[in-house]
Amino acid sequence: MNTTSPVREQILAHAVTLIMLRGYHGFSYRDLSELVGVKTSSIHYYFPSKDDLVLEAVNVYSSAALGAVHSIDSSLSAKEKLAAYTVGFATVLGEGDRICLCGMLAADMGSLPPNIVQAVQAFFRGNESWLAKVLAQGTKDGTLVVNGTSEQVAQTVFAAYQGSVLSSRLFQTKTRLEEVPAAWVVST
Amino acid sequence: MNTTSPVREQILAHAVTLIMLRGYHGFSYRDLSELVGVKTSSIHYYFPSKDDLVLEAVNVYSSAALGAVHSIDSSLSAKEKLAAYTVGFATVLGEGDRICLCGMLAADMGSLPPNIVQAVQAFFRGNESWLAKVLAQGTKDGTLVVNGTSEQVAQTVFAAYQGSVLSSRLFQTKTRLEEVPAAWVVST
DNA sequence: GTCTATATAGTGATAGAC
DNA sequence: GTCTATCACTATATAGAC
Repeated sequence: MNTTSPVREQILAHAVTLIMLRGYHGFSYRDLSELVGVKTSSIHYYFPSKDDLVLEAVNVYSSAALGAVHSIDSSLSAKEKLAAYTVGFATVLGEGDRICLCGMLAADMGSLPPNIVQAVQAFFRGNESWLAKVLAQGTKDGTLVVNGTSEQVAQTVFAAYQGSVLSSRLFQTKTRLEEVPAAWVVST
Repeated sequence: MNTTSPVREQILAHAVTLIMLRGYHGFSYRDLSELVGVKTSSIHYYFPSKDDLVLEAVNVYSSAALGAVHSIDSSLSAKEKLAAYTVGFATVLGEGDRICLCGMLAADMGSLPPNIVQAVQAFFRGNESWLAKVLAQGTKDGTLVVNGTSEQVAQTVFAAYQGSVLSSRLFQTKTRLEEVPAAWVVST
């Protein structure tokens, strides 16, 4: 059985949130210590180095987020899928003070070891390949305006989501994120 | 005469670069001290607090970047303006290890005082209002595909640029950034 | 597993001599 | 203006008792 320590899970959950709020350098073992209620040395017991912790946080976040994306009903129209994807992306904003953990770590890339960078890249690619399929579907049935290959445009669309979650937090409004799909959906 | 100290200018120039590389928490007065060749206490003479320094860095960067944008020949077509804008944005990538200073600080927002946040917001708005005019021009002459108001789509386009410069660095390729305008330019 | 205690290094910032 | 010297604090990390 894969019984995981509840303390370890608490540490990870708070680490995920703190990275989304303030990034790699913006939180410390002390912050986690106060949130979880154990000493910093206990956190080192579960995660010997900060990079170990952050890598695990990326894996937890990435599995959950990509899992949610892939659980979007495949029978939906391309337009409906994008709407569902947008709702999912809006969830990461939380109370309006968070951004995507992998977008944040992409910004912190200059301070990260290669294995974490690779995990962040995998998250980007996972989103882009799902979006590419949706764009191809929408191109086929004429409900989306896609200039270029679906793979290329999927990269731009995902970048628009990442940038929009950033500016939604910056301006304290969800509308910027919600307006993203409209840029590719054929007006009715 | 507004004669500025050359040491002060060196500090600022290196601060701008370091923020683009590693963000607000990712550089220190010691880093600047070694780069400029003065002691950290001398840096405090010019910039009493780190926030003073970062605010000035935003102003320097913002003036230069928005100045470059507004110096794009207004007689160009919308498509040509977007191409010139893309070239300008590609410049911030440097050797492929930098992202937009204001995009970086937007990610670091959770650690920044309100006056810096406002300066970053102003940079976003300045870019978006210029893009909105270009999109309106392209809508008028039919060379761009713009679904929605030019102001709304301009926010998505700017977000796509911010996200694409992030992923261009993440994957070490400029193509992601270069593909951004194609998503809105009418294929010929 | 969790703790106390500690090591080692880095941080922004200030006082005061020159 | 630039320096030396130093402060108070925080950071990640480790050793070893319980």
